[in-house]
Amino acid sequence: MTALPSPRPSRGPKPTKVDPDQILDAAQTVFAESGLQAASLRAIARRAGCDPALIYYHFDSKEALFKALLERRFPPLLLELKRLADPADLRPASARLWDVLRAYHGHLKDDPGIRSLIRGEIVRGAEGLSEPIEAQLRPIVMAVRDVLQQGIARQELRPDLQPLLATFFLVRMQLEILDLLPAVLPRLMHLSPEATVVTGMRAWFDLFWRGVALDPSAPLPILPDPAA
Amino acid sequence: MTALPSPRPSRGPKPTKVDPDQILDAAQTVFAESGLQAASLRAIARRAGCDPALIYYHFDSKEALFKALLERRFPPLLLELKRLADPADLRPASARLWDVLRAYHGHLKDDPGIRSLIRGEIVRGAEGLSEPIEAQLRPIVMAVRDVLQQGIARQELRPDLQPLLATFFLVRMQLEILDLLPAVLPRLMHLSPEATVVTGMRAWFDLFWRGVALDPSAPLPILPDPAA
DNA sequence: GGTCCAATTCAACGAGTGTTGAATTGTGGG
DNA sequence: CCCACAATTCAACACTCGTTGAATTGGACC
Repeated sequence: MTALPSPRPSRGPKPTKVDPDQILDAAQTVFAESGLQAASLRAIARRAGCDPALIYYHFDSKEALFKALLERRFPPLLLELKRLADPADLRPASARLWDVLRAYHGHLKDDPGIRSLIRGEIVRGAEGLSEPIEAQLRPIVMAVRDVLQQGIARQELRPDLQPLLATFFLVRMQLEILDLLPAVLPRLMHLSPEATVVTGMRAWFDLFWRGVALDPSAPLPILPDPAA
Repeated sequence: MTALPSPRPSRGPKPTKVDPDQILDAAQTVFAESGLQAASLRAIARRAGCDPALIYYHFDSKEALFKALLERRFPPLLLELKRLADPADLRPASARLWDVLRAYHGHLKDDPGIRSLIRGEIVRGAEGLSEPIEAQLRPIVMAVRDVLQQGIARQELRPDLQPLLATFFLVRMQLEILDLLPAVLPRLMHLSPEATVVTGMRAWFDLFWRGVALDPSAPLPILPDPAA
């Protein structure tokens, strides 16, 4: 590539070459690397191969771009969780909860950007950008809570369990297993980063199940590979 | 004096009025509000009542300021945890683990800045600032792990427990109980933000204990108020 | 009173930020 | 062929950031 340091004299060559979806892909990657606050529109544009101003042609602002990112990712997860929370599902609670964890894992495992956003931004309580995240997250939490409540009603889970708190514990830890565990644990244990997530998920579900089950020795599902 | 809109003619009035500790205090507050990346030295200087350049007189850079902050906060916590991990302590494992949680709580509850730093920065694996955090955090993790290992050896905890993973779960969740729970739960449950942390800690320890104990029905300690 | 020194401030640099308005391009229809 | 229009770029604005070098202050010591 004998690309001279030419100051790009060409001015508008490409006809409809970069569509909004490509911008969203680029934004996802950059948000993942830098976090929401530190991610710059210029970096996103660079990754998408376009000018920063083009982002403003397709999206109103940085916040709108972020919101569009959320709205692309969460509805499919919510749909699957609502399916898993169907009261007609009469399988053992342990199997249903394991499916919940697997669904969560399946939808977020390839998207460190969204995870980084949830983790980093949901906490800054009073700031602006956390609100859309909470709106997307709330129905997800409620679906998981439904599974737990049904488990209590069917006398499979401890009657003194607080479903919302248990939901919080279950879901929140899965996020950390996906992100923190592979970054921290290989340095402490003799474990490949790839095996970390699977090992962590199984250990966590085992602990969680014994913590919530009415009969802790109740049969656990075989815990198929989360990726399957 | 016909004081025109003069651009601050006074030049160096205060003699030794702001010492490094005051700057650290201010930095702690600002880091807490904005996170590490977004916190600006100008905001820290404003809070400390001095010029931004003064920070560079006492500290080499923003990173050095942050590192000094860590070195002021973590050693006391580590000292207490090492005391709790003394093998001569023969109390029940449940009581010892609850004390671990309370120590963690006591040292971090008034310092959202440090928590924000741990949460936000430890993840960005290869970046610069996470390294000093990890160095400070590692011995803390090891102390908690020792308590768990002793519990296994005394046949109070499940022999198949992986102490490092359990340590990760126990400690990591406590951080989330301090930060996320008060921000999220009051909107979902009828619970005052103040009661959220205490309720969450007890629910979490109850779940965790049943998850790790060899005999889940083993007597739990009375779980005195975490603040006491 | 003069001198030295630590503490502090001022003013600026260069780089990066989100955002905007005007200009430029390619394409399809009349 | 030309015109309308959507897509894209350019260039700039006003701002904030971390950092630095030179200037200024106040007190201690002689």
